[in-house]
Amino acid sequence: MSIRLVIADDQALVRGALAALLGLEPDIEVVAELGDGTGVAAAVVEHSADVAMLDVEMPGLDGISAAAAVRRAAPSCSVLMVTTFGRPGYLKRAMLAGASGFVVKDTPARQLAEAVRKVHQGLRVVDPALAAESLTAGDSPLTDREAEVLKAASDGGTVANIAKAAMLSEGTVRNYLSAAMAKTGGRTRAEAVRIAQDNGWLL
Amino acid sequence: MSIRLVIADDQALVRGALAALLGLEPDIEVVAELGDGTGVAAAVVEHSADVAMLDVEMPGLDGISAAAAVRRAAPSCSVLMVTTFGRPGYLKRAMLAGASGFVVKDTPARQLAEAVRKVHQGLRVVDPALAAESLTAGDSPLTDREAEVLKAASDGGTVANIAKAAMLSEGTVRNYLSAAMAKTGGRTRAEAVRIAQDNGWLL
DNA sequence: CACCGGTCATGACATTTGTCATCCCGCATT
DNA sequence: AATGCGGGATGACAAATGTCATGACCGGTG
Repeated sequence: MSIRLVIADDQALVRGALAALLGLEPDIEVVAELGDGTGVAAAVVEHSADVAMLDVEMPGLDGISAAAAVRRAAPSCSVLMVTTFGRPGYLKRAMLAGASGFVVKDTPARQLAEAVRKVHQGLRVVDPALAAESLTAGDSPLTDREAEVLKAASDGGTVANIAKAAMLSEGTVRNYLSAAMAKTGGRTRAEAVRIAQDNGWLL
Repeated sequence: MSIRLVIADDQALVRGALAALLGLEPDIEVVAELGDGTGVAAAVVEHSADVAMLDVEMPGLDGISAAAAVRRAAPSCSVLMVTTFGRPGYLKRAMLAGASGFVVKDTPARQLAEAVRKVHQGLRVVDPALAAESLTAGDSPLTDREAEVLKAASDGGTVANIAKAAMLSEGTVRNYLSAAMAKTGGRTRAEAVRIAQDNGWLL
């Protein structure tokens, strides 16, 4: 019996190519393709899928949240995360959300079908390079509010704007940004944002 | 006789899927796959390719420069740009560099092969939505140095660092950043960076 | 030639950031 | 009850940033 697969990726080209490629495998059947994360859990249930392949970066519901939703709605369905950027923080968060596998889009295409089969068998699949990086990188040092403020700062607004958006006093915002800069090692707010993003500490 | 195609994209997964997908077409033959832009022109010449499909964002040589290199080395080879982000500025720059087509990765997979055929016939293929956006967005208002300094600022360094990197005085850097902020409409340097990037004015 | 725009630079200035010390509160651990 | 930690806030101060006027040089263009 073939593996029933749901694919979610916001880039139609990638999604289509992936579906075509994996659909060629005799033991894999692509039962649904989604362009965002919102409908994934429902689609998994509707088609009684065995494996869900999710991109981390998606409009609507992000891949991590979507993974959690899938696990809640259909515990028998394994989740394989596929991502463009090898952000160490994503790996850990995806695992905590119940994902069984995590591969970057740099993976040779042939290994993909194999990864799908492995997670379906209940095995865990993790990109080795990324796993190593994840260990050295460690957890996010940021508290929830620090991450929140830093994320609010990520599109370049002023302290006043961030304060308004986060319902905080300007001084408090500066304190959080200062703390975030100290913890990330960045010298400016913008640098801190970049570092945190590269490590997958925001979202 | 089949169309000889060279594919360059930094994501192995995408590249492989694209190659597999297009290779299935009876009239298309994928003769080379590259992971960066540096070897594209050489590969085109070596395999006497008819069409080169290039990603804009690539390590090493970016897609725009690679397109120009291909046109120089092999004027008979058409270039089709494929990009993740629909940055209006990219479109214009790609066209100026000699590209015949420009599609985003949101394009339905089936239209891709058709796009390859069209550029091979000498036709131009442009994503309609992007073309419209490109018209309203207009050209980059930034001068070369302004863009250069803004780009140097894009990873969050201080004025002092940017000045050192660009071999300019700190005051000059501040002037350029100020001008860039005025032209982009951003209130802070970080916002100006974001706006310029979204419009494809950097690179 | 005179003019303009882009490049590079100074200096002065107002504003915004970043840093720090110091509070208060609530909550969990001990 | 005491301690520690995170959230939230204030105020003061130093450093960085953004703004503006001004001037010089150069290359193209009317």
